[in-house]
Amino acid sequence: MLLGNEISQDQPLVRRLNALRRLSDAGTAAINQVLSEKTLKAGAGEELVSEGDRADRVRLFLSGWACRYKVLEDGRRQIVNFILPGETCDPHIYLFSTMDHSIATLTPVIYSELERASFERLVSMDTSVAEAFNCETLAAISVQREWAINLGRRDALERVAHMMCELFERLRVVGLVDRNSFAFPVTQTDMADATGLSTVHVNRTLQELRASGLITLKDRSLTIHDFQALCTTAMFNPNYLHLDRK
Amino acid sequence: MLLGNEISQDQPLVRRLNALRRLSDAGTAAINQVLSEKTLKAGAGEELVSEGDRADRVRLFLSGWACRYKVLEDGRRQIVNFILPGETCDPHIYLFSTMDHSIATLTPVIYSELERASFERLVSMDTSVAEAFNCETLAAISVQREWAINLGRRDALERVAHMMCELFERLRVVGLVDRNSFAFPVTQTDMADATGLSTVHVNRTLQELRASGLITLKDRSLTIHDFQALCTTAMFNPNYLHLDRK
DNA sequence: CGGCTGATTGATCCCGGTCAAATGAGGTGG
DNA sequence: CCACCTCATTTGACCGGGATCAATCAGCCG
Repeated sequence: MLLGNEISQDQPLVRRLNALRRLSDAGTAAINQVLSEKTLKAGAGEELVSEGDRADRVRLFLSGWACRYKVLEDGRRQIVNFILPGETCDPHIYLFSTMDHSIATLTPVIYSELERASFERLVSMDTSVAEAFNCETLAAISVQREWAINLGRRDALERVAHMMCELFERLRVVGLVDRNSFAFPVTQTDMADATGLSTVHVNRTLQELRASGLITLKDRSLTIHDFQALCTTAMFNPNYLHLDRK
Repeated sequence: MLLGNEISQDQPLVRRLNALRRLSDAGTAAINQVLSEKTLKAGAGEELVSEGDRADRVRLFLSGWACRYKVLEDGRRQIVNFILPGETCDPHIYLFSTMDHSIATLTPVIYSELERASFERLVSMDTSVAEAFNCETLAAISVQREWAINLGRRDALERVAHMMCELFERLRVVGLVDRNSFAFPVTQTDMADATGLSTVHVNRTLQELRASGLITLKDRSLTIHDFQALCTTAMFNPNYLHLDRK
């Protein structure tokens, strides 16, 4: 993790924004400058943002995993998305008054917080930066739509497989996939809350995926043995991630 | 529907943007000016945008209903959102290359299309307009997240009730609710595709809602007899719509 | 009148939930 | 080093919400 104030092309935030929309050199420098000023750390299992909190900061995630979720009055919980290194939480969120969901870490994380003035200063410095953050927001909607399809119209096996394919691609673009394996710090309870299933059924679905030789999941590390085959069973098409910058 | 070039505060787009973020008089005038230039019409059941189309225009919906949806290879369809009068489709979408989902009308619609240059000219004229459209985008993510909860963690009765509560609020803000009734041009097949249920089960769920006296749905018109009670059964909290401008 | 789309009903089935218990893997303190 | 606790995974038995299949019915239109 590079956090000095020299220019880095290899840091996940820059990698991701570059995949969404090409950053200029000046834009890259501006982002690295901002990140070099201050970063924050949090441990695993901490609630960084709670529903009802004031919505006043944009957060840039540099390492570790987090998730967004909501809980219903009776305790049912739905994870609505994961937050991976290089991803930005809610550009322009300060235009709203309060947060309508919560954010919690799954692992220790390093991130940066920008208040309205800092964020607006950053995006006003370079058009490509402003455009890249707008793309981040558009991509977030697009991912959220795909999750609706996953939850509404795919069965358990397809859902779990789809989630894995998506995480694979999102991690790959920031360089966190090693061949066909990546760190996967998600408990079966978390997977259940992300896919709208019960933990018991997630467990059985994982066994099915293992039995068919598609994946190995052990010691918080996920290996996808045949990505094409997994995409087929999931009916996964990566277009909606908009990470190709055609 | 007022579409002359005088300033109207009462047209749905202005009403909605004002609810998301207060528009200045200059901003209101700029929007009315743009709308006065050209509007388009389409009939019911037309596909306005198809997955794979070039993403080059921002669309402002002025009247009628449409929906966004995706279909899986084997024909399963999921409606990921409805589009109501006053709602804007994808500010800044031209930053992407292609559409990852389709948009079809449910009724005849009137809308306006802005290419990149026109849209950027509009938002550069007035800060409040730029901010309001950014709020529209943020609200779209927020709604999409709530749909994930609906699909993942609510049962059939709650899902259908929740959808009705949401549409009630979204229509109310643009003045399309008359007391406790509104036009509801959604077939049971559409409702099924929006809630991730089968048409048969939607039909039975509607009967349950009718039997409990919560709603009347007849001749494409929905009446909510006890909105509070419907909110309770749906566990509906309107915060996520961000239409209050506190 | 026939054809079409949408709403309704009945019968049956199954995917995935629920409940309950067992197993395993750290982590900690005596 | 072991007893104990907690948290995650796994397994088995049973149940039920909602899907599927297949008619029927109702309104509308050419």
